[in-house]
Amino acid sequence: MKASAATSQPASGAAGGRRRRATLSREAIIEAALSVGSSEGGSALTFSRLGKELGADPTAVYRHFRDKDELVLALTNRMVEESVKRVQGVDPARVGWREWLRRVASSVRAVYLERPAVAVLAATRTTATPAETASVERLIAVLHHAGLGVVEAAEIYRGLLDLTLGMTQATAAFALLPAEVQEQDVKAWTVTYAMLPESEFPHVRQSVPRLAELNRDDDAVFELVLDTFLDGVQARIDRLGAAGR
Amino acid sequence: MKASAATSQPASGAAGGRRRRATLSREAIIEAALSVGSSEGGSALTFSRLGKELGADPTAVYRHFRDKDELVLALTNRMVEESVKRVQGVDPARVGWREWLRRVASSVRAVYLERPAVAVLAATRTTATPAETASVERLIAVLHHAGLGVVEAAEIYRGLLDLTLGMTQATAAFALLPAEVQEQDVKAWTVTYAMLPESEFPHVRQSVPRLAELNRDDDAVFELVLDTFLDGVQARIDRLGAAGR
DNA sequence: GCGCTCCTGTCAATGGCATTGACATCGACA
DNA sequence: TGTCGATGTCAATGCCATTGACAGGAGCGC
Repeated sequence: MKASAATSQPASGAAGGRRRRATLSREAIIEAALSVGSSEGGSALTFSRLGKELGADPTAVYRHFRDKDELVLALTNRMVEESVKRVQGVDPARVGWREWLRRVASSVRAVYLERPAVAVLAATRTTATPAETASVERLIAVLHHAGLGVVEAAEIYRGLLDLTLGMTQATAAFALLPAEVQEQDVKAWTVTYAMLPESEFPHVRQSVPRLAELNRDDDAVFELVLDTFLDGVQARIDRLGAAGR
Repeated sequence: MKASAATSQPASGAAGGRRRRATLSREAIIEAALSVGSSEGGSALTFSRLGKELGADPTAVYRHFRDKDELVLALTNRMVEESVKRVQGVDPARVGWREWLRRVASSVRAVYLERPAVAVLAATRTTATPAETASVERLIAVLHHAGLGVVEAAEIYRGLLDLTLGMTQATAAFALLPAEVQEQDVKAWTVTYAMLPESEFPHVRQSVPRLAELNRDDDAVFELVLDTFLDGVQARIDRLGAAGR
C-alpha cells in the first residue's frame, strides 16, 4: 500500500534478495544511507561510502534517485516520519501541551542527532509528509485547546520547528568535526575566558563555570532555549486568557 | 598596536598597492573573502573564486592561512566584531533589556545573512574575540540588572546566541540554493498543504495562508521565535521578582 | 655589490567528490 | 526467441582543497 510514487520494483518484491546483482530499491538505499549517516566520526554521507555499504557501484544509486538532493529529501522525510512515530504514543491531553511540545521537539532533535551526517545535509529542505501534516494538525489543535488562536498556534508550531532544526543542525555539524578540532575549539574558548580580567568582566567571570559547561553540552543549551521558548508560549496563553476574561 | 599574531607585512603597509606581484596580507584576503561570500547566487566561497577576486593564484592564500578552516575562523571573528559594532551605539539603559537583546540578535543575524556563503561555513565554530567578550559582559550585566541572577543571565546569553546562529545558518543555507530549487521546494509545500482535506485537517487548513507566508519569509519566523523567547525571559524575570518579594 | 636565505607567489600534481554517458546484463513479454 | 526497458558497471569530467617543487625578490651580512 501507498507505493512510493514512481518506483518500480519488478513485482518480485524487495523481500527475497536474489543472489547475483542483488537488485536495489529506494528502500534498501535509504536504509543503507541512514546507516552510513549515523557514523559519528568525520565521515560524511558520500556516494562511494553508500556504494560500499550496499555492496554495489556508487553510481547505481542514480538509477533510483535523480541526484544526491533527492536522496537527502527522501532521508529527511524518513527521519521526520520516524520522529513523529516516537511521540505517537503520547497523549497530549494527559501530559499537557507543554510537555507534549517538548517531546515533539526533543524527538526531532534526537532522530537528527542519531544521524548527524544526514542531519547536516537535511536542514535546508522543507518537507511535508503525511505523518508530519498529521502531527502539525495535532500540535495546532493542542495549542488551540490550551487557549491560543488557531493561526497563532500555527505560528508557534513553525517557530518551534525551525528553532529545533536550526539548533540541531548546528550541533550535528559540530559533532561531525574531527574530535581533535572539537577539542581544540573548546580549549581555545576556555583559555580565552580564563584570562579575562576580573575587573573588566565581573559578570562573565562569575559565569565561566556554567558557560564552560554549556560549551561542552549543546543539549543543555537546547533544553534551556526550549524551556524559555515554552515559557514564552505560556506567557502568551496567560495573556490571552486574561484579556478574554 | 595589537599586530595580528604571526603576520608579517613588510612594513610597507597594506595601503598603497604596489604594481607587480601585489603582495597579499591577511587583511586583504579577509576582505576579498567577505566580498565573495556575499554573492547571493549558488556560488560558494571557494579558493579559486577567492583567487580571482584577489587577482592572484588561489593557492597563494595558503601562505597566509593554514587551511580553509583557519580562514573561516578569521572571517567569523570579523563578522562577530562587525555585529557587535552595530549595536555599540545603543544604550541598553535607554531602550530597555528586551529591545537591546533583540537588537543584539538581529545584528548578528543581519551580518551573517549579508554573507550567506560565509555564514554556512562559520556556523560550527565557537569564537571569543575581544569585542565579543565585552558584549557578553554587557549583555549579562543588562539581564542581571533586569532581575535575573548572574549565572541565569549567562545562560540566556548563550541560548540567545545559539538560537540566533542556528536559525540564521539554516536561512543562509537555504538562500544559497539555486533559485529554482528554492521555488520548487516552496511550491511542493504549497501543493501538499493545499490538498489536505478540510475534514481531517481543520486547524491546518485554517492556518495555511499564514503558514505559506512564514514559509516564504524566514525572517518573520525568526522574529516570532525571538519574541517568544524574550517573552520567556520576561516570564522568568517576573517569576523571580514575585518570589523575591 | 655578492651571495644567502626567507618570504611569498605560481604551477602542476593528487585525491575526494558528484555527476554523466557509453556499455553490459538481465528479465519480461511479444 | 528476439527485443526492449530497467538497472548495474565503468571510465570519464569537472570542481574542490591541499601539497610539494620551483621561482622571483627583499633584506642582510660581508
